[in-house]
Amino acid sequence: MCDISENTPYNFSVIEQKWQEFWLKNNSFVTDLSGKKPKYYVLEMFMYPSGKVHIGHVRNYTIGDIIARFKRASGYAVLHPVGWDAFGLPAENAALAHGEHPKKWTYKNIAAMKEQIRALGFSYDWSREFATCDEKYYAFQQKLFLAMHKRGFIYRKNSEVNWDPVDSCVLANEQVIDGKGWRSGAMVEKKMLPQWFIKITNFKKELLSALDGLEGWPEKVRVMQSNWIGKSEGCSIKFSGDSGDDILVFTTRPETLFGASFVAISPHHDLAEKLATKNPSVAKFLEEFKKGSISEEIMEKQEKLGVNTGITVNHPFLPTKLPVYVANFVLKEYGTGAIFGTPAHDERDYDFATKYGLPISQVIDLPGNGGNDTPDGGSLLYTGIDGSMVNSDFLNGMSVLDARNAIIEKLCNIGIGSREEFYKLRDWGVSRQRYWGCPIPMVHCPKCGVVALEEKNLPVLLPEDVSFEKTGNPLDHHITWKHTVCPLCGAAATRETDTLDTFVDSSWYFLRFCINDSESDDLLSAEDIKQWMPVDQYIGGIEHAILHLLYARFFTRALSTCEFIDVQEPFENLFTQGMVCNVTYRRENGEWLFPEQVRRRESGDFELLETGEPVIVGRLEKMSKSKKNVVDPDVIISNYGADALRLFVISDTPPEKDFPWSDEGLEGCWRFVNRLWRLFVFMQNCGVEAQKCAIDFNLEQLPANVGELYKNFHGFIKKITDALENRHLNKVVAFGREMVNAVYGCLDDVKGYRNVFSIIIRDLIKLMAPVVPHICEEAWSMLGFTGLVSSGDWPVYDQQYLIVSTINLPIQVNGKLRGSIDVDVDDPEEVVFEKALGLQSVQNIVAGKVIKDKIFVRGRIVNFVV
RNA sequence: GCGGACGUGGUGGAAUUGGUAGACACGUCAGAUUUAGGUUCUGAUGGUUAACACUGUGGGGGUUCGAGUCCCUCCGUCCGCACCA
Repeated sequence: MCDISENTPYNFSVIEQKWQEFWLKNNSFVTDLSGKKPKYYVLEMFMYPSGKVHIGHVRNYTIGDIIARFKRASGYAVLHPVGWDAFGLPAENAALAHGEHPKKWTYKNIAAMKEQIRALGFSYDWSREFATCDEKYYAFQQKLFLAMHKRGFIYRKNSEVNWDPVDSCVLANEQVIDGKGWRSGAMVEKKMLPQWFIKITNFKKELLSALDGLEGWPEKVRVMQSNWIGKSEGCSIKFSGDSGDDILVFTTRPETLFGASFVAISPHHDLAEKLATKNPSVAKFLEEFKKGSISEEIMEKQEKLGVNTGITVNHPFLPTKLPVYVANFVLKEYGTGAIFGTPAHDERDYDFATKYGLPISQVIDLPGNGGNDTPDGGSLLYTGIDGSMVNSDFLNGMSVLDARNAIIEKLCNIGIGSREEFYKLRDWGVSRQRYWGCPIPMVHCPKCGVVALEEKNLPVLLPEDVSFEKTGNPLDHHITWKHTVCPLCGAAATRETDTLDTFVDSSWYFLRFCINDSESDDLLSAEDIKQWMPVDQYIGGIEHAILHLLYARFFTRALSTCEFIDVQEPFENLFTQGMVCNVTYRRENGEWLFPEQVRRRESGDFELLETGEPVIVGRLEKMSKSKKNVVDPDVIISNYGADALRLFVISDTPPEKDFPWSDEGLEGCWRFVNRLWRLFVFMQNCGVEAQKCAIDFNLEQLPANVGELYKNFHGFIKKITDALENRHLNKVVAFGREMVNAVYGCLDDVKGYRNVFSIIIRDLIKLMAPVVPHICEEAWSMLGFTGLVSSGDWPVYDQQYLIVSTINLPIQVNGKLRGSIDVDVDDPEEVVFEKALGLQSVQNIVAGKVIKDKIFVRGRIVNFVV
């Protein structure tokens, strides 16, 4: 009966479903609120309910679930919630395409995706599930908006939108394709509209400096956020104008001031507009600039162009007058919208000066250049900061950095300069001219202007009886919804019809998950939030490195300022997983092909099944419908089971790296699940069971291989535990396989030592359970263990078994491996040397030569130098 | 252009952080089982070689008894930012 190879098919579909239902029915993963255990909050970025779970989700949530299960077993009270980022444009697109109401579409998708997610056996606390389009959630968001408004975080200003002149509606960026409206195909225009903004810039300093403290974040993400916030330190300088028009410029290189040969202002600069009224060539330039600037792609590659305004400004320290240009490369949005140009030490200024024949005068001499020769053989451009100042009056001879300080001090003293910090970060525009979003709780009163609602006027619910027949925002042409009264004067007023950017919804959802009482209306109970925040492990894609993660950091700070919560940083540790990729196939005309349309030829290239024409095999690309390289999780689950899929998406490739899908790899994981099953059945047949788990054996008296296995097992516990702690999930799988292979190697001894193997199998099940929970739960119950392995504790290793007494020591001669010897780790140096010299392979080289040096590193190596 | 990461078998990747390179898989090959295919079990598998041996972590150089790991340099790939003064 005890034959491992006997046919014991694993009926994964029945067993997986059985445990999924059991866990759900018994609330097996409801959050532990006893307060007796330390907390651990593990969160995966929540899902947009597009209707279909894709493999990328599976990988993301599998990583999270493994961590959640591991931490739960390791004695933590784990909060592992699930929810839906449910507002957004695709729901409205569906309404346009199929006439289905966005709400209906959204909740239908959530229901469908929930089924898919449940089929993967994730250990969620489903009692905390919500969607951001739930009335309770967005109503509370309106409350937060009003509180932030009271604190001065919210304001309104004119801002550009994409305007479709045919459909006469605002388009989201993703609805603009090649500069044209996605439906009408009309050229999209930029149009100014008054819109709502959140002052994220209030926290620019904190958001930047706190990045240093986020040690649990990938360096890459921190760098990206830091660049996005984009701090630069410098100095603003006022150039006095002859015509009374002073120009304030910003520079990070004030020390190059003596090399200035022109001043340039942005075409959007106020002065440019003013000069255009008097100067036809400026007017013409501005007009052309506006024409050309519509498309951003053109902007990017644009050559530097400018126009001389005819006016001049005075150099602060020299009797020189500098010409003032309007130049297309000067940004209005950055600094003061004006610069001084130092062609010898700035690439852009150099290009510009060369084009318009402006003087190029050197003020920094390269170290060792010893005079005023041009650096790097003729080119006058040097943008480095090594070297010393020349041609610069009182700065001459100073280092660049000394000169910088000296000139800033001087400029400050004479009252025309000041130290400044500028940031690239802009305020966050949150208005969307859309229906399916959180209504902005503001009204427009003809008498009082724009008025914020009071808390008692909340919630402002979305009307359900809307029509998508007209273009534009349905809230705008709803018959009654818009009309209300002004909370200040009581007069008839209209509601704001813009809704909030969905990034607002996702900026505080992790706080909502902390609320213990799902019936509560207080979605930010300070006590609950204190109990769970910050998120201990956040997991999601690198694509959210900037926007979502920065907004969430900002929101947490803003809500602290508004005294809702007392946390500064929401995510203690961040893990960014790689994308799931797959090969792509294309015809020679570029058309994408499904893998099943393609056949491999004998020669190794590929051809189209239908016609036999050659097929181009593309490189691995992120799975996407358009490239026809997607796989459907549902199909995989029904063919191979959830455990095999979970195992596969974390196998082989480190989770932070892109994952190459392969059908063979998946099959390998499926085979491993079956191999596990055969092992469990074999053990059961051999009488291995829970009741025999007693350490009633003497390790010394066991057969060598069984004793060795038992000791090695403690090594596996350590290796797997460490790999889980470090998120090296690919290694967790590799070590798990090694461990199973090791047990397979001792099957002949199982019957004789059921007690030893009962302990080994018990811990093996525990160790594998986070990755393949269904089969482990089944084995746990099958072998008579009580309770659930999912709620059991993590095995601990015994340090004494990790200490090895004898090892196989490598022997080198001149750093080259020549053999190895078995020694006792405690053997004295001389004994080891003697034994090592006894090796024939060592003698072959050493014989007749003088040994100059003998290296011995205990437990590591022996090296003879001859 | 600037910034960051990386480069190991046919493939994905290991390597206790300076100490036996290639763990664990995928693939391939062979043997056993099977009517056969599949599954399963066992073994082999960096390259050259009949073998001894030699060689091998993108190229070149260096430090060291010893380098995939540290330093310099060149090349290549990927990612981010991009007229940010």
